[in-house]
Parts: sequence; structure tokens; C-alpha cells
Amino acid sequence: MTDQTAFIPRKSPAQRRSRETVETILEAAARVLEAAGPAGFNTNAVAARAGVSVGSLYQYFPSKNALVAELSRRGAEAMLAALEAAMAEDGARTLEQDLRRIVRAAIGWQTARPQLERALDQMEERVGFDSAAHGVGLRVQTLIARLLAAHLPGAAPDQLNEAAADSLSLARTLIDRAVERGPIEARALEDRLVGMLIGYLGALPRP
Amino acid sequence: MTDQTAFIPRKSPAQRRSRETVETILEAAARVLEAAGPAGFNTNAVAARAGVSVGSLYQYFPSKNALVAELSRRGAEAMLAALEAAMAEDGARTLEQDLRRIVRAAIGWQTARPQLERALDQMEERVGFDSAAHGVGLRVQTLIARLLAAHLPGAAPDQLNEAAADSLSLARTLIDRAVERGPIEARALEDRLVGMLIGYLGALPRP
Amino acid sequence: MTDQTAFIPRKSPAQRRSRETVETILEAAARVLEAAGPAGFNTNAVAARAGVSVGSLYQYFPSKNALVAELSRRGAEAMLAALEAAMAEDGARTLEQDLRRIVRAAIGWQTARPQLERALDQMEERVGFDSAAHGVGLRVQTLIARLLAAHLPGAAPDQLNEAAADSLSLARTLIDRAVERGPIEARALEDRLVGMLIGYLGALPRP
Amino acid sequence: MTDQTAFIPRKSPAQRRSRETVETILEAAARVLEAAGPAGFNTNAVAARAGVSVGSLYQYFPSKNALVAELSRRGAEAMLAALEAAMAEDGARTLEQDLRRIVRAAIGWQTARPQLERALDQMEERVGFDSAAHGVGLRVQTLIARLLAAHLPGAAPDQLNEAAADSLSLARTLIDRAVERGPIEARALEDRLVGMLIGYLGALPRP
DNA sequence: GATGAATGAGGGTTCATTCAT
DNA sequence: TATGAATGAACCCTCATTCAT
Repeated sequence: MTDQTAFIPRKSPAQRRSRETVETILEAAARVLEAAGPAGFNTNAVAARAGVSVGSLYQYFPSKNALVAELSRRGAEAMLAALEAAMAEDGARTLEQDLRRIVRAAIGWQTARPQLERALDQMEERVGFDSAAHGVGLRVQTLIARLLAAHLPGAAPDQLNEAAADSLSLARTLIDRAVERGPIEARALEDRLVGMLIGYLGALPRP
Repeated sequence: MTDQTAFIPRKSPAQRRSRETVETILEAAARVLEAAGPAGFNTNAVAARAGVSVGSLYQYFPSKNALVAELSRRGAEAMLAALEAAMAEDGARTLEQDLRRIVRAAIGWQTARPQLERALDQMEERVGFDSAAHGVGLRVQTLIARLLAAHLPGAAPDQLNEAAADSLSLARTLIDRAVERGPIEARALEDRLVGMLIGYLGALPRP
Repeated sequence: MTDQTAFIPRKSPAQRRSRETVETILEAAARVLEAAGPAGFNTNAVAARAGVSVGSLYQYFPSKNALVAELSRRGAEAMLAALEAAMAEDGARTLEQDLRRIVRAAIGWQTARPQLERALDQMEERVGFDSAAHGVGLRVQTLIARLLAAHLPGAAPDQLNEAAADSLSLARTLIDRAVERGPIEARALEDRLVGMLIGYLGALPRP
Repeated sequence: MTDQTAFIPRKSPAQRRSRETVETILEAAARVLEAAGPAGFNTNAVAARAGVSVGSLYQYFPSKNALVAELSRRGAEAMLAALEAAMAEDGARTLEQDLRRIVRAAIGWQTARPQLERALDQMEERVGFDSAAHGVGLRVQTLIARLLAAHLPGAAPDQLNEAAADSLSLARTLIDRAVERGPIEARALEDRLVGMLIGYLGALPRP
């Protein structure tokens, strides 16, 4: 897979500076969210942490929610990338192998910055947009649905999408709980997740 | 078991009035939470909805959080009752039968007022007290742990408690998602939950 | 001086009960004030501490301020009694001897319940009535003024009253500060007070 | 002494605006305190009087108490300046001359805005921080203590500090009372204060 | 574009006082 | 008379968002 950014025309200095500011703000937002949780997450704190004025923050993000959304979108993008990478490896065969890939991607993603993802989970629910709201979350879901399709022959597209969404939610729940309890034993967690998902999928109504 | 309340002396008028007010406030709180979600849940709204002054609210609940906690406690109590009833039925044998009982209790509980329980989930996370904070949540967990113990011989108490907590979380997640999607098909949901839990528990490390 | 209460007709039981309730409330108020200071002094706390309903409290005291006023009045009454006793001893001669009597009475009064008197000082100032508001404070002041008159021949009545009021204020200030610092060395404090007052009075304009 | 402000670089517009707002708020706070006393002193009133929003007030003062503290700090600073100026005049010799200087500084300070200083006294007591809480009050006290040291040879540092604190309290009390009574006759008041302090200091235990 | 001062609605909580029982 | 539930005005403080410079 070629690096698409290589073909994007060089930004003008102003544009590059903009881009850097956006990144700075997002990273600051992430850190504030990690450190203070949803309750302590406010635009002033983010701007201060980013070393930028609130005004600038609002230049790039129309609202606080937009900031959260972008944070969450990026997380999903990382998940998407991991998932695509995992699926590109070779032809996967068994359900378990496929699930293992999904699960690994999810664990990798959520444990990279566990506090952040947990906090985002909570904020997303609060604000009322689930991760499928932005395209990326939807693409993740679709990818999983496609993956599941191979092992659930005859399932309707809606069913597959629901199964994919549920699987992801379940995985996130379990990972969140594990993260809460302390350092992760990735392998054991992976096994539990795979087992759980196999059980879940096995109980879906067959057409 | 005779009805003990029959022997409790009639409350004095004043006390009865208090009790009624408390109930009114709690019901109002539940409705506000259902209608407006965690974001729109504020003490003024609750008091207004209850047709009561804020002062009265604070006479019975020392803080907004205490109100949420009580709401959640009551929910957990309902769950506990359902669970105890289910377990008292007769001698349960298989893991699946036991899980089915747990799952039924959970579904019954969470679908009685689905919006409310969902909102409570979110508030609990936000405020940082999980349902185990009050005794009831803990008792639910303990009960489930005990139930699982019979089917996971040799598991350490800590493991059992974690398994119980995870099971409950997973169940709630799935039920929440189902509720979001619309009216529930209780039987199909139940099957999926049981399957999922069997899968999860089967993947736990054996001693 | 005859005991006037001896001639007050025996109270009916109801009246006695009333009187007791009043005393209970006042003592509770004093204790709350001592324990929580002006900031924590509120009618509900007083009623609770007295084991009485707020309603009852308002039966006997028309307002919170009335309660404080009565507390302060009683303190002043104690001071008055001490002062009268001191003056009745015999014919006082020198200024210093007279001042010593005043000062002793003041110390005795304010150190009997130091926290209480300090808190009252603060509340009185806040509420805006000085202790001369009720008759007793005035009588204390008048008594002191009369005492000073003997040593400030030719001073106008107004001057005497001002001197008396100032003397009392100064004494209270110094005693308060001493109380703040910890246990009192009554004798040393007394000396300082007397010295201070002599200095003060000596500097008054002579007619 | 040249005017140092002449050399301070012009503030940027934004900073100047801030500074002005701060001053506006402080002046409004002073006026509210003078007009309404401690009881009527609330942040909304201050903001309204300053023609500013509450938000602005809280941008510059983290709490209501911080506002009071700053007001009191500024008063103490004025007192400190007056005191230092008075002491720098020349080599003071007698106790009386030194006291006269202290007393003049105190009178000048407290009669500049008498209502304000009175109200501050009360609030400080209520809130529980005496003026020594901020450095300035302490420096005033230290300065007085040093001044007294020359006339109380052999006194321990603690004794000197107590004497300084007491002297200041006594002075403030007497000035407050004088202010209450109406327009001040500065010279007569000064004499009374000096006399009182000499009396007080003369009665301190000699080592 | 950038800044950060300013805004003000909103929300949690307290407490003196009233009044139906 | 006693009770204590109920009231609601007041108050402190926060924070998303705007806008003059």
C-alpha cells in the first residue's frame, strides 16, 4: 500500500503552521482528557495546555464537541489501519483466526492510550454520537462486517452490521474493564475476547 | 414468607409525607434522566418535574450525586431481587441454565426502564462510582460470583469476582445496544447473551 | 440588692416548660456558636442540637438575630453582675483599683466561654448591633462611666460615656487576642489591661 | 526618589485592559463593602457595580475570599508604606516619638477609607485570615516589633511580636470606634492612642 | 490569523423562615 | 403549642463561546 501523503502537494508555510497547530491542540486535548477525565476536559484547559489561545482553538474546531469527535475519529482511524494491516497479511481461514485479528487490533488500539480511549468512550456516549457517526467508525464496522460475512453465510447485511457493532462494543467493554484493573496481560485478554466473540456469534440466529 | 410490612405500624402523617416526597423526587429524577440524559440532568429540573422546591430535594438527598446513587441503588436492588428469585427456583444444574437465569434477570431489569438504566450507566462512569459502590451492586456481583463458582471449580475468589463483574458489564453492554436499536426480542437477545457468556467463561484460564 | 426573682409568682407547669425550652435553645445556640463559629451558626443546627424543632425555636425567638441578641444580652448581664459585685465590695479609692475591678470582671466574663464571646463579638459587628443595643450593655457602659467619673473630674457625660465604651472595646480586643493565643495568664493579662487603660484615660483631654 | 513607573515599558493594550479591569473590580469591591458591609458583599454585586460580568471577576480572582484578601493586602501595603516613610524621617529617639509615628500611619491608613477598613476587619475575622496571612501584614507587624525592640530591651522576639500585634489591634479598635462616632479629630485621637500604647507597653513584664 | 479578555446563562447548594398538620 | 416538611431567594462559581484589538 503506497503512502498517499507522498503525493499531496507540499503545503505552503502558512498551511504547515496551521497543521502543526491543529496537531498541537489535539495532542493537548488528549493529554487533558487522560489527565482529568471527561469532567475536567474543557476548552480553556486544552488551549492552555497547547500553549495556544482559546480563540485559535475555535479557529480550527468549531466547538468542543468537534474536538472530541476528531480525537475519536483519529482513534478509529488507528483502529482501521491496524485492522486493514491485519487483514492484508494473508488469506485468513478460520473464524477464530479472523476474530483474533480483530481483537488484536482492538487491544492494540485501546491500550496504546488506555485512559484516553476510556474517556472518549464516556464522552461519546454523553454527547450522543457513537463512533460510527464519523465515516471512519463506519468503515471499521463495515470492515468487520465483511470479515464476519465469510463465517456467517446467509446473514443479511443488517444482521452483519449489528453483529459487527455489537462485537466491537463488547470488545471495548472488556478491554476497558481490564484496563481499569491495571496492567494488561495482552495474551490472556485476547483469549477471553476471542472466546466471548465466538460464543456471541455462535448464538446468532441462523437463517 | 409472610409480608412483614403488614406489621409495621402505620407511619405518622409527617413521615408518610416525607416518604411520598422522596418517591416523587426519585421518580422525577428518573424521568428527567430518561428524557434528557446525563447532560440535561440537573437538580432544578428534577425539582421542577417533581413539583417540589430545590430545598426539598436537598432535604432528602445531600447532593445531586446522592440522588443518582440512590436511583442506581434501587435499580441494583431490583436486579438483586430478580436474581435471588431466579436462583431460588430449584436446584440449577448446568452452566447454561444458571447463566440463563442471570441473563433473564438482567434483561428484565434493564428493559423495565431501558433509557434510565443506560443513562445511569453513563452517569456512574462519569461520576466514578460503579454500582459496586453501594452494597447492593456488590451483593449482585457476589451472588453471580457464587453462581459461577459452581461451574469454575478451582478458580480463586478474585478471579470469580472479576468474571462476575465482567459478565455483568458485558451483559449490560449488549442489552444497551439492543435497547438502542429499538424494541427488544427478549428471547433472541437472551440466547445471544448466554452464548456470549459461555464463550467468555470458557476462555478463562483454568487453574 | 434584693433578689427580684424571689417575688415572681411561681410559674405554671406550662410556663416552666417554656422557660426550660428557651434555656435549652440558648445553650444549644451557644454550643453551636462555640463549635462552628459565626459561619456555621444556623437555626437548623441550633434546633437540632437543642433537640427541638425549628418551629419551636421560632416560637420563642422571632429571628436568628434575636437569638444572637439574647445570647449577647445574657453575656452582658453576667458582666454587669460581676461588675456590680466588684463595686459593691467597699469604697474603691484609686483609679487603678477601680480599673482593676472592671478589668477583672471583663476577663472573668470573657474567659468563662471565650470561644462564645469571641464569636458573639464577630456576629454583633456583622449584624450591626453593638452590645449597647439592649439595655444591659448600656447599663454596663453607664456603670463604667460612673466609675470613671470619680477619677475624671469635670468630664462631660458624653465624654465619660465614650471613654467607658472605648475602655470596654479595648479590653475586649486585648482579651480576645490573648484568648486566641492560648491559655490565659490572668494576672499578667490583667496588668497589661490596667496599664493600657490608665494610659488611655490619662491621655483624654482635660477640661 | 524617582518615579519608577516612568521606566516601566508601556503595557501592551491587552495587558493594560486587564489591569484596568482588575482595578475596576477592586474599586467596586471596596465600594460595595463600604456601602453594604460584609453581609451585603457578594460577587454579583461587585461585578455589577464594576460594570463587568461575574466571569471577568473570576478571571482575575479565584474566589470571593481572594478578592477580600487582595483588598486587605492593599490596605496593609498602604499602611506599610506610611510606616516606612515615617520611620525613614530621621533617627527617632523616645518611645513616644516612635509610637506617634506608628499611630499616625495607622490613623492615616484607616481614616482614608474608614468604612472599608472596618468592614475588612470584620470579614477577615469571619473568614479566619488575619492580615498577617499575606506577607504585607506580617511585614507591618515585624516593622513595629523592630521599632518596639529599641524601647523594650531584653524582650524576647515572641514577646515583641505579640506586643506589636496587640498594639496594632488596639489601635485599630480605637480608630474604628472613633470613626463610628463621626468625623475624626486626628490630633486628639493620636494623643489618646499614644497614651494608651505607652500604658500598655509599660505594663509588659520586664525580663 | 492570533489573542485573550469578556460574557452570562447555567447549575449546585444553603438556610432563614413559614405553615399545614 | 410543637413539629418538621416545604419554600425559594440568594449566592458562589464554571465554562463554552464570542469579538474587539
